[in-house]
This record gives sequence, structure tokens and C-alpha cells, in this order.
Amino acid sequence: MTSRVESLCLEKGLKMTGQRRIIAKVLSESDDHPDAGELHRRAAAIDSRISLATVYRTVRLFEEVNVLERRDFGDGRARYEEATESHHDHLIDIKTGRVIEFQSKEIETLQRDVAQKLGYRLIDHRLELYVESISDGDG
Amino acid sequence: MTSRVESLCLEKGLKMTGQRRIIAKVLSESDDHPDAGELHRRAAAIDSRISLATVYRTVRLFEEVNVLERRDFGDGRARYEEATESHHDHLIDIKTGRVIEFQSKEIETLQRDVAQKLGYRLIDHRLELYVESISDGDG
DNA sequence: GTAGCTGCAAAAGATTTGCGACCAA
DNA sequence: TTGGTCGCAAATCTTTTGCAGCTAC
Repeated sequence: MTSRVESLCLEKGLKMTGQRRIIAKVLSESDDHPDAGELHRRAAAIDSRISLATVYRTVRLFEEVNVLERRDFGDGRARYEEATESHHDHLIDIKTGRVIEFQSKEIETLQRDVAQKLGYRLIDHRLELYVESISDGDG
Repeated sequence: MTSRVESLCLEKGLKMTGQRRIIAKVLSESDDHPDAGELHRRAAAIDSRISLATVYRTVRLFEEVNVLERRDFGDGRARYEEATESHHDHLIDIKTGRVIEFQSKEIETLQRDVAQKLGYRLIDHRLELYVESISDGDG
């Protein structure tokens, strides 16, 4: 009944409207990286009275309270995913568009080192690997 | 007289118009990461007859022939810089917006390993470090 | 010459916002 | 009750494009 994302929102003290509950549910059930239009489509399938403007307002709100993470894979629109405790990065198959999540403690350590060497403290980072399947290459 | 970027364009066999020569010059003299509007402003300072549409068409052309690299720092507009032989990544000071370029062979090796472990060949990547100066922190 | 380039202004696509009606706490 | 939220449509912002005239090769 109460979705994972909705619980998070309640913890943060957000007022939960019908629309927000639906968007929270859609996000909880998505394990891909939908954009605003796709979220709207999925939400509208549950309740067609929901507007795209509300989707935009809601994802912005959810992002501000760290319930949601905004991603930008360089195709001109933002994509969203549930925030996770453990950070992860993305590997994007340029042929199929498939997105795989991964973690690398080694890379993160090196990032911190690079920042420190230049006199900075690492606050956040973005890493995307654009790849091609080894089996369907030009070999 | 002939800018670095213009030489590159000639090597690639591009037809060089007055507008392209000016944009090439602006790019050659820029060591930051200007967006299309900023390029237009700098180009228009040399010859005010240049249009924003031409700037967009030109950066797209230059990018296609690998004279220019398009960057996306997540603020909704693309930024451009001269293509370099050696790859580099970016460190962005979130307080000042200053962008510093860096290289890390170690990180790139690890990226290749990550992709390979998941069954992919690394084609390209994007890495940005968002940082804060150590001296003006919250300490 | 002519294929390709340019400026202008309109179009397109993503996202934001003003406003009056509506609803959760 | 009432401040926050919603839907709608219009506005914004970045980037692209149709068209008629112009220019490099």
C-alpha cells in the first residue's frame, strides 16, 4: 500500500497528495532510469488526471529532499531514479541504450586523491562509461 | 593569421567561410569552456554580422569532424572546447564555477577494467568531480 | 556556376511558472 | 481554515530548421 519512496517522503515530512503518492509508487516500481515524460506516462496509466507539470514539480521536490536522484546521460533530458544509500555510477551501452549500474571503491578513492592534490575536497562526482558489447564489435 | 582550430579544419577539408574562420579563432583563443551563447558573443565582438544559428551549425560541424569537443556539465546547455589529443576530465568548483582539467591514467585503467568485467569494451567516458576549496570549507 | 553556407524568424523539445480552483493537515 | 498543491496554458530557454539570398571553391 505504502510504497518505498512514499515512506521516505513521509520521513522527510512532505505533505502527501494523491499525485505525489502515485509518482512515488511509480518510482518505487521502476528499476530503470525514466525521464519526466515516461514518469508521466506511467503515472497517468494509474490516474489519468495527473499533469506533466506536477510530475516536474514533484521530481524537483523529491530531488531537493534527497529521495530521488537526477541523472543526465547527455541526451538532452533528465532521468530519475530512487536515491540509494550506496553511491553507484553508470555504464551505458551506446548501441542499445541499456544502462547498468556499478560501483568501484578504487575509482572513488582515486577521485578523492585527485581533488585533494589540486587543493579541493570532493563533494560529489559523475562518472559514466560509454561502452559497446564485446561480442558485437567490429572485430 | 590562421588560427590553430582553422588549420585543423583545413586539414579535415572543410570549406572555410568568414564566419567559420572567426568561430575557429574564438575557439583557439578560449581556454575556458564557453557555451553557444558565449561563443556567439565573442564572435560577434569580432564581426557583429554573425548569427547564433551559424554558431550552433558550426559547433555541430566542428564536433562531427573531431575538431571540437562538446561537454555537458549538467546545467542545461552544452559547452565547447578545442579537441586535444590527450583525453582529460574536469573538476568543477561548485562555489565559483571554476573548471580545472586533469588527467588520471590510473582512473582510466580502472574504467577499462570495470567495463571489461561486465562484458563491454570502453568506447568513451565522462568524469566530473564536483568539489569545494579546502580553505573555504565549513571547518 | 553551383553546392553549400548564412541570417532571420519560426519551430521544436524540455522544463518552468502565473493563476484561479482545490485539498491535506 | 488555509497554505500548499494542482491542472492548464502560456512562457522560457536551448537548440534546430525552412527558406531565400549569398559566397567559397
